[in-house]
Amino acid sequence: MQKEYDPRAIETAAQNYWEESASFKAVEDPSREKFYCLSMFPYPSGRLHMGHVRNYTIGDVIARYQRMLGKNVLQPMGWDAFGLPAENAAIKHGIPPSQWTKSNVEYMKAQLKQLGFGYDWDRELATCDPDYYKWEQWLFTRLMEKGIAYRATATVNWDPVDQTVLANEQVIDGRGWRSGAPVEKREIEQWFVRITDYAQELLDAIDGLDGWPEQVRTMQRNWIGRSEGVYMEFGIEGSDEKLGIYTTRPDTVMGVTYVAVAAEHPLAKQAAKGDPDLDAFIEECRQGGISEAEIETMEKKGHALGISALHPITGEPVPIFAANFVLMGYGTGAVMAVPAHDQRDWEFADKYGVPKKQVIFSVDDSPCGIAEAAYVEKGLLRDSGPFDGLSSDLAFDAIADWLSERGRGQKRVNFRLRDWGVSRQRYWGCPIPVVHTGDGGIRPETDLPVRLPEDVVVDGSGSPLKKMPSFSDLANGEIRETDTFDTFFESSWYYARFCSSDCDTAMLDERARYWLPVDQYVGGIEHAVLHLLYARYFHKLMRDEGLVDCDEPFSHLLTQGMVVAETYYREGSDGRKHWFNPADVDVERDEKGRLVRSVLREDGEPVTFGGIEKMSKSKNNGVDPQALTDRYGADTVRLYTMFTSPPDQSLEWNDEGVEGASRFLKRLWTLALKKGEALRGAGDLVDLGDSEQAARRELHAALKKALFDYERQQFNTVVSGCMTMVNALYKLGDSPAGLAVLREGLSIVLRLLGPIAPHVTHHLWRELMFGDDILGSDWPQVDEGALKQDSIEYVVQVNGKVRGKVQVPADAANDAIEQAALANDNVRRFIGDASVRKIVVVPRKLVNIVAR
RNA sequence: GCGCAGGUGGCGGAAUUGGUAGACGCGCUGGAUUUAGGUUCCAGUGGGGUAACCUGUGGGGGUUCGAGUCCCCCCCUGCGCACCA
Repeated sequence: MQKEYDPRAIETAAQNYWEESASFKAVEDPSREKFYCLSMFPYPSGRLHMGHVRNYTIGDVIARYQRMLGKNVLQPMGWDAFGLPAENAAIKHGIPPSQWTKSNVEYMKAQLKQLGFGYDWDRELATCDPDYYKWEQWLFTRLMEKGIAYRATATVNWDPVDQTVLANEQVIDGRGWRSGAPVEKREIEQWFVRITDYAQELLDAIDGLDGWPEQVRTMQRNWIGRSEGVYMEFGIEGSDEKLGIYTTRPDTVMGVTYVAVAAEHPLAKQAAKGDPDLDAFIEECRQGGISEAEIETMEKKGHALGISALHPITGEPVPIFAANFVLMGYGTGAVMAVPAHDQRDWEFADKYGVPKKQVIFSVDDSPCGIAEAAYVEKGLLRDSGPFDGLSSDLAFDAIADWLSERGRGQKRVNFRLRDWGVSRQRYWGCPIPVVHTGDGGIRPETDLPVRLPEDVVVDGSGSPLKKMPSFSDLANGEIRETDTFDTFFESSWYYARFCSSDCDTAMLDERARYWLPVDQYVGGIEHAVLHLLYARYFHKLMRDEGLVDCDEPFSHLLTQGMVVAETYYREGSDGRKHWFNPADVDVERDEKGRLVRSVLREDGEPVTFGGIEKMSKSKNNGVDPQALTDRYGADTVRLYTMFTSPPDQSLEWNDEGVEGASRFLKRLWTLALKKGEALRGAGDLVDLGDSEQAARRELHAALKKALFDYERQQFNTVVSGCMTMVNALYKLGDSPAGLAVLREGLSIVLRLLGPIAPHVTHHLWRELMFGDDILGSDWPQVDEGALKQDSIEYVVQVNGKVRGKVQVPADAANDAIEQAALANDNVRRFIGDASVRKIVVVPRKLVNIVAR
């Protein structure tokens, strides 16, 4: 009797084998085709969650697949170790962020190893290591010298009680998450890098990223947001100053009935001096956070300044409003408003009684209905003085030229993309390597790295660095910068450092030229713009330093979906929802399998289904991968996550589905070992009977599909193909021919499944004496001969509906196929008295008879 | 508010890209094995209908011999929005 499938034993053995054989150590070898496969490195939050497991399984499957194809594969892993949660943990538990982070790294690394991911651990890095961040500090000093890094004011969320800057995440309903105090906007000096200098290149290069999902390319294009418009200057009544604005619709300028400026605009501040109401309004605008989603969804409010702007063409005065939706930091801090032709302006004008002046009319004279809503289409100009009768497109040029000739404006290309603010007023990050000299100047630090002190007390009231003279106070009255970098700074170049992680003389060395670009990058769709755009930018900065010689960091991108699960709750007497973990809930179903009731196992009382949500602590619907791995083994967890959804869609967790994955591996185990002895004596693939030939045909058809699915990264159907093969192999008899097909089939299934369930396939490969190491085997190939068929079944449709099936010799001509279709009794019944108008034959598939 | 996705049985999903809708798995139903539970194995399973057949891919319209797939309008859900990572 053969052993039962015991994942624990075989998984440990396989992992030890890989470690002893250094199976995943990557060595540069210019004679071989390289493949750099990278999954987004984790933030060391404590334990792996299901999102990590999914991400890293997808990456590992791709890495192992490419290796099976014969490529020289690099797959490294590291830690995105700086960030806010470490400071929060420090406040909560009194542990220094470094200590908390390092112990999390240790635990999570053991978890990754237990899941059998084939990483080259020799290249491991953590962004909080001075050997790592030294080099981004160095690059930043280069950017300062080049003028790419600069200082400017920027708006932050300010908690007036805790006296600290808050991240958007820490602002809940306009209040600080700890203090509960209403958050205010505050302007402070920060470091920026000129990503806008690279906006055009970042935009143009998207066209070449054909290994990226179209969705992500579109999002990046829209984020960069190139527009062609006109910059123009309004006069200000009773002043020599000008008010600059940018518009993409200069054709509507004759319809401007007011101008809106940010509440913090100097004009607004000036006007508020004699106007307590306006002053109160400006104060009100200071309330609330800085996130665009918040600003764009809040009620649009404004307040007249009592002064007028002078129209750049007519010279007529229009009122200036301060408005809460215009932000000082973006563009000029002022916008022209055309209520008749912009919906937001229309609503604002309606609310504050500003007139709407229609200047664009439909080409065919159909009504534009500006009484109900703005008319935003292009059209013909009227009531537009010298521009009457022009189309919107012609008016664009005419108005731009008119303004340009008089020095009041000109055409301008504008980007929605803003320069990257990299300063953070936080402790657990990379120190910005800058010194404030005594005379108010600034110089880059020359002695790198600037080390972050790790023996600190974090209490939640601002950065501890500000309270550490030993860090900030230098000789000669100089003061060290206490802001740290945005953690996106570290994550923008780690992919490159993996190539040269032990290099202590430069940021990167020649090994980066061998491995880069990353051939396959895998990570969550939530990074579609920010991280992936910053990394593209950073790559170009490194290129311009001569550190890398390609233009883009990631040639192929796979964005995986979220892991979601059911939620259940009960409402307490105070109206608060109490969430229960789905593992503690029993569901009752009717005879058709429909869910009728769910109860808490503990007390048998009903709980309410709260929908399917992303796994999270707050909804208590997380599944701990550790518990699952302990129970089922890594292979089952990996197989389940690959099988249950395509990688780029969300994965809905289902405990019974895990059982199914485990059951399949047991079936494979049993199939392989039950006949293990007999298989060694299996004959060659000769003298196959009809059933063996049919089984082989099924096997190779499934293989063909699986190879196609591997190539397009649709791993869920690779797994179902393997299941289909195993089902077919179970039906084979014990004849020499049957055993021969079984042996062939097992060797195919094991290799196809190898990247997905590496431990059990490693074990069975050796057990069946196919070889010592499945990693070194050849990738399976389709035997086209096995797919040949003497006759083909055609579906016969009459007027598009299936009415019969006919067997036709594989080499039959269309005439013969048509005759066979027309001869079918049921087909004739449906044609009846109608006359056949047309017959469509789709080769090897279908006949459609059109009869009317 | 803006940008991007997605919507197919009770559930996850498949459909080689305009050609038999529902592969594979879960669940459910029936049966076999088992003292029993579990495991394992066999069969069935979109809905309606005894059947022939009818019907069915979020809703409505269109193109086509043929539409889940292409076009137009609408509804719903998710993700991102620059200081979460």
